[in-house]
Amino acid sequence: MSKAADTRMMILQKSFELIYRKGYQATSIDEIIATTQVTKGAFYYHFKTKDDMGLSLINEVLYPGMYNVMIKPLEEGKDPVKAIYKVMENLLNDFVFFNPDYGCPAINLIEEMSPMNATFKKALSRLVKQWQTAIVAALNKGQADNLFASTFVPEEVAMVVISGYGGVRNIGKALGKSSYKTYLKGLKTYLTNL
Amino acid sequence: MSKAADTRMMILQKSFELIYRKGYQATSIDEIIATTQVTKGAFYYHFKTKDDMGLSLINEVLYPGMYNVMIKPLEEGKDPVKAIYKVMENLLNDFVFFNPDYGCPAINLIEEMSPMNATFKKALSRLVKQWQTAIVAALNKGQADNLFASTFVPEEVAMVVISGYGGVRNIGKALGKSSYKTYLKGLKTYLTNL
DNA sequence: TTGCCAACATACCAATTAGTATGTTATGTC
DNA sequence: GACATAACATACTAATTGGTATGTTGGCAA
Repeated sequence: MSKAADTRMMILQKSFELIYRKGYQATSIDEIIATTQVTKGAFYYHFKTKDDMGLSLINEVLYPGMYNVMIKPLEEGKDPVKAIYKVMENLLNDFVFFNPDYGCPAINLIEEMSPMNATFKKALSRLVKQWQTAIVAALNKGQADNLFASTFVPEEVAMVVISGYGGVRNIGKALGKSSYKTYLKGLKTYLTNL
Repeated sequence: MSKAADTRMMILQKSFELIYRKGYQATSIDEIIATTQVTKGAFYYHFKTKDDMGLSLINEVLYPGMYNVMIKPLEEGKDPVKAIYKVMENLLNDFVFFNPDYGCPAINLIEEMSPMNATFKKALSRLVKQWQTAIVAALNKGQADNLFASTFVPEEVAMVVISGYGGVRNIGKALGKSSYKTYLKGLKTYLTNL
């Protein structure tokens, strides 16, 4: 990677950390250039505007990261119930950027930016749709193997699962990590009873 | 109500609308006084700071409103499954301040303000806990009547329900109202299978 | 070695922010 | 009807915001 590309990626990553903890609008360019030790001229050489940086961040940092953790394991896993639960457990336990106090980077951005900026909304809804599709596909596979009861509708189950994740990430901000544990138990019962 | 109290409440209500659509930090005092037609002097006569207004808003507007819709019906209802579903249906369909684009006022504030301000966090977590307690109580009542299976743990079910609500409110911002419908169907199946 | 341009650096700017200082006016009490 | 105070109104400020205009420098091709 060239030095310029390094600088650009470094700005994106540090911005990601800041925005994760403070929110997009509350994170100023001045703060970004202060923590990156990059001057304003350099910042605006790499990015046309703040929003240009934000979009790049979604597509080049957030999206690939989410894909590896949320989608890839579902495509590879055999038992969909186990795969879905495992993904959720990983999301709620293992990651540096998944502090209960600060929630989920993707959920945060959806919350804050979807109503404010149509371009952000589009980029973020693409992410949600991909996860949705991956979960539905996994469930369909399980249904073909006659793993589930007849009342079962994959799209509805997927929506309950996805919503549960987004919600517990939100509740966790108010009530702390114990919410995660309780939710995971409830999810397990839900999934195994399908 | 005295005229001064009227002014105060009017400021709180209009601020609530603005903050609901734009977020707390993105809503400026200047914008509030512009839409309320109240001068800056009047605003700062009624509220010490912006945060003072925000807290008052949570306790005097948000909290009573939520209580009536989210908690009261649960205390009064007979069948907990029906009561919980009905509350959720109301939350996702009926209200002016519940536009899919803008999400849920309470969830929005938890998302934005919990990590930023401990006082906000406390006021908001009180709200979540109350809902949680009301749902658990309703479920316990149903369990006493032998309505549910033995694997059933009220706290875990409550967490799945609450998280589902918060999450679908988030997803709805990205994917629109159709998410609500799908979620409600999934929730109904979940609840009736308990 | 020279010329050129990518990759930065510095110094600024107008607009907006929360908040304050210092007014004026309405209203209830005696 | 005087007077005190509650309830506002006006004009300001320092700090911060995203963005720009105008520099400088390092490395590579000719």
